[in-house]
Amino acid sequence: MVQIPKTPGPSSPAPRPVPTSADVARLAGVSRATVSYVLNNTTSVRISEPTRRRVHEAAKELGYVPHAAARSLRAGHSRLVLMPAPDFPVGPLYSRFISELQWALGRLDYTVVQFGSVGLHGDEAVRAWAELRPVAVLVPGAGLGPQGVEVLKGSGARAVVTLGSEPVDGAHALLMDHEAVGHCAGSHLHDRGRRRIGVVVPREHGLESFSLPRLKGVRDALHGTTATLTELPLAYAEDSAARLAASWRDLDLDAVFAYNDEYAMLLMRALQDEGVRVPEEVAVIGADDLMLGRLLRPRLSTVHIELPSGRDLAELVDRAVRDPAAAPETHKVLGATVIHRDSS
Amino acid sequence: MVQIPKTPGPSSPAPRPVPTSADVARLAGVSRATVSYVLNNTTSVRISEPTRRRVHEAAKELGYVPHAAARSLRAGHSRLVLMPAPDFPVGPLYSRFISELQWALGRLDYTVVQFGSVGLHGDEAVRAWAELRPVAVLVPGAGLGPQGVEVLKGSGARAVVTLGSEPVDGAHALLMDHEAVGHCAGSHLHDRGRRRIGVVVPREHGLESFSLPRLKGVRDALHGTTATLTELPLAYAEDSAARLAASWRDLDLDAVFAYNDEYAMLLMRALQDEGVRVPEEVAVIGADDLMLGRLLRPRLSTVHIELPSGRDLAELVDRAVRDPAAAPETHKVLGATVIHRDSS
DNA sequence: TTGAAAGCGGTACCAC
DNA sequence: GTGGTACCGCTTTCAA
Repeated sequence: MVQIPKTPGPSSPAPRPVPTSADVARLAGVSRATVSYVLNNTTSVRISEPTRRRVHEAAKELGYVPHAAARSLRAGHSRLVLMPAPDFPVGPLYSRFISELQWALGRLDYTVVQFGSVGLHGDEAVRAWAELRPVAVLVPGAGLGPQGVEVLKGSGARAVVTLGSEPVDGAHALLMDHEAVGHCAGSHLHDRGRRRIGVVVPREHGLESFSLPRLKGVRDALHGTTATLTELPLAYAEDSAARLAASWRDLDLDAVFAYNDEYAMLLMRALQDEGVRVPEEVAVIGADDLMLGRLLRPRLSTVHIELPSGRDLAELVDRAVRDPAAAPETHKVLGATVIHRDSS
Repeated sequence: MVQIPKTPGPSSPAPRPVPTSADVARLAGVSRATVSYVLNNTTSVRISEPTRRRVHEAAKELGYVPHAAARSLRAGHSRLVLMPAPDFPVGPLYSRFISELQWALGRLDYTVVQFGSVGLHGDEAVRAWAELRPVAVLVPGAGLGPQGVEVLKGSGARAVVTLGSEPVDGAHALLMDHEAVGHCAGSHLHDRGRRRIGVVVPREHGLESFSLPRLKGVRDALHGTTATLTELPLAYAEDSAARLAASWRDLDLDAVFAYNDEYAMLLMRALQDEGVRVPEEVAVIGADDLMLGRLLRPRLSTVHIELPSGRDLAELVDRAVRDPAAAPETHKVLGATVIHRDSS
């Protein structure tokens, strides 16, 4: 910790200027071109060993770090892969996926950056991304229309990949088929003889792009049957769950799909506290197959979700970048399978 | 981008070149300077209304988006705040914190970016960050030494803030006092008459910078008492917990601090399955005060953690950026308080 | 009110 | 083997 005699008013020790390749060149007694050759190990040009050393020493002495912006400006492209940072609490599933993806893209020599577009909406956000001239953009959820894709491509993005419920014109799509999740759950409950089915819809903002398709999936699964579907808005808080549980008998439901395992845990606890027996009186099923479901009693039935591997997605991105003209691929990912445990 | 007649391979629609301000100028029939003035609403210069319109129309027609790199290159600085993307599964606490921070920094007109440095280590990672010439860098956990701070500052970063257990020379520090968390838990257990205390240490990688200080905190709390401390390595998986529970009677412990609520839930379930009664035979306390702890039976005692508000941290960053010469601030954040429920 | 031109930091072509 | 230099896209004096 440097002990700076803090004078009033900010600013005294003129922040030393950041060293440039010109500084390195000067110190090494060579030209900027030579510096560039040496530091980039350019193979198409031979530089004598003594010169190399001098350059390296000068660079180290000055603490020289190249300027990425200048470099990519000159190069006319970057290897930047951009994804908006999620602004809602992401589950362990998603964070693992992101990590894996970053790792895989890193291996392919891309630089992955999560851009915090909190507060920006739609077009604004898209423009902000485009300003960074990413070579590829990965967009989870909705929030990107065909015109957004156009803006990105128009600004040099060679690949736009959406991870969402439905494809967007012009973009590659990883279809996370959340409807299938709901469909699985709905069918499962119906198969087990349940006919008055509730579906939890989180009140939390940002989850709509998951919860609505899941809801629709249940609706579809029940379509043409005698079963009824009741939407159950629920905030992720004990009091909200308690209120819902208190009115449970009136609702007259014999099963509930709880959006995911966390909401299921919340609701199940409230129901049990209310004396409602699971699964006898009401079957409960969650989704995401989180650890906590296995730890509950009764063990929580759930819909297991198979996310695409980060490696696969990284390869899709790479393929798309190498051949931007290729037709957008649309992959159905996210295999949904019911894991039947004790709560349903 | 020049249209290279690329032989076979897919690729036909030569990717149209990205429009520049020069293109806009040409189309609008004005100079690049004028384009810049208009699009940036430069106040120090008057541009006639008709000209403004022509420029705006041309920009829209071409789908012009300015080039952030070129802009900040010219400007000599950016408003980029960089933080490494966590490469371990983050809890809800941390994700909320990040979101809030991004929002707050966004309000102050910074651009927040999480940089995926997965795979890069120490100096490499620091250099990669420095290449982006961020105006500020926020580094959680360890993994940044004084020399790293020097590299960042030497490359123009006006503020380096660490969020960790201990301060780093030259950087502002938000001291997340995880030792205090352990200390709280340890004291609490001791106060309640427990003397043979186990401490869960997650086997998962990336958690050391939290788990080790927490462990040390317990050790300190117990120092000078007659109580014993036993480290309990535990992976976040049922079988690992089952093994630990199976050997429980041999361990002869009457209390355990389970690192956090999730590990506590895992362990508590395994213990209960093994017939070990909580809290009669063994008191259990977690940390982080997650929702799930309130939903368990017995309700889980926990250490509540008060993270700094995103707004406060954003203001610290802003202050530091405006006055880089000021002495690094060191803040103890993260108030730890025991929430006594039924498991201890 | 507008335009010409310098220059931010690197890279890569061409000449010596 | 090395150096000179044009240029990437944008902002900002300075002149006109």
